[in-house]
Amino acid sequence: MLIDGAKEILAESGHEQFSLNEVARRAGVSTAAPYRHFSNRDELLSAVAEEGYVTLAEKLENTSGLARLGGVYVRFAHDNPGLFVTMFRSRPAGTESAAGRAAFATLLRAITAAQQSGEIATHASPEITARSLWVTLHGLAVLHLQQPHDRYGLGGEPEELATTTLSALLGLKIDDVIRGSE
Amino acid sequence: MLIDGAKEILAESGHEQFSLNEVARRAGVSTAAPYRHFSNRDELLSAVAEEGYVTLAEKLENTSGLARLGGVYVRFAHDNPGLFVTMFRSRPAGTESAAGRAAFATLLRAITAAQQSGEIATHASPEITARSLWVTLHGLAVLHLQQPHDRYGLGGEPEELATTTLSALLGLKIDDVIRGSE
DNA sequence: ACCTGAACACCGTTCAAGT
DNA sequence: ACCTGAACACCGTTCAAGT
Repeated sequence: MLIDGAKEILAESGHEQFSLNEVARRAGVSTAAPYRHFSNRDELLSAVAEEGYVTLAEKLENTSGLARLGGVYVRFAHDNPGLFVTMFRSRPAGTESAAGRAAFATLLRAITAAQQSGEIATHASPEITARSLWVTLHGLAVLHLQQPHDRYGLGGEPEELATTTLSALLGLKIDDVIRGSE
Repeated sequence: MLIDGAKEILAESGHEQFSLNEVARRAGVSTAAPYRHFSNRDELLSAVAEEGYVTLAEKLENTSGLARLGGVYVRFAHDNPGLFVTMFRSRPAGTESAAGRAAFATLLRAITAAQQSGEIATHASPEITARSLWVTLHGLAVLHLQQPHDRYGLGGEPEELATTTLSALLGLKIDDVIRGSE
């Protein structure tokens, strides 16, 4: 499967080093062969991204509690940096990701649940709250990936980073956040 | 100047399309010439990134109020997407950005000031608070750049996105955030 | 000190031709 | 329907040679 080969390369070499020719080489076919399955390099990467969104959405679906949700998001990026970057690379205009929408919908559901259970209390709508928390987790994930040497304290464990950051922003007591994640 | 040419290309074509050969072409020299000034493509991009950090730090330095600070950060990304991506691309291990540290220090100072003036009230340390807010603004900037068609409401004006997001997270009344940004 | 010209291995992509 | 082989324009990088 070309997509699996592409994922391997992303895991080993990262998004910047990804090469369609190497995918072909690994599959044991000529460099022209992938073009029978994908119209170009970008389409293959988009297919890879879709699978990434599905995996991430599954992980989020099985998680409750805001801090744990955040931990899952940042850990996914930590464990699959090449895939994560590929998922969130700038898309060609007009390209929609169905699985990406599904993943966000999962996050929205989880955050709405956290609001209803009283875990978090904000004046903003669930949509805006979810978007704001997503943005925060995403920034945390991205900067964590780029600061391998613990610059700015961003090199810690994904779960701890998520807890600390959410706690600082939402003004919750540390205990509340920890209790919400158990 | 090679760095200026590189910035032009980043502004016109973006980080993904950046080519060292084109920098040389634009400067009217052979493709080997840049190697007399930079040891490779990556070093030139790092030099470009440093200038970007200096520019961003200057803009932050001249801004007070948390919401306006956020607006400046997201607008910088909006107005200079290629440069912004270049600044925050994964660095070769062991590479430190002095100007990047300075930019963060500026953010830290501004946020400490906002805490002292009572604009924001959190239990966390200034460092953690600054890091958490940076992470949020960064995620907002990154996702804003990647969602040109207003998906998830991320396509709005940078200043409005910053205000809405900070307001939702910090649980401030909208009025407070707006007053802080004037 | 700085630049050129030519070369190398590598890319993404196309296309005629083969099965 | 799927793949190959060869070609194209493009990359980043090196290096001997020129001024």
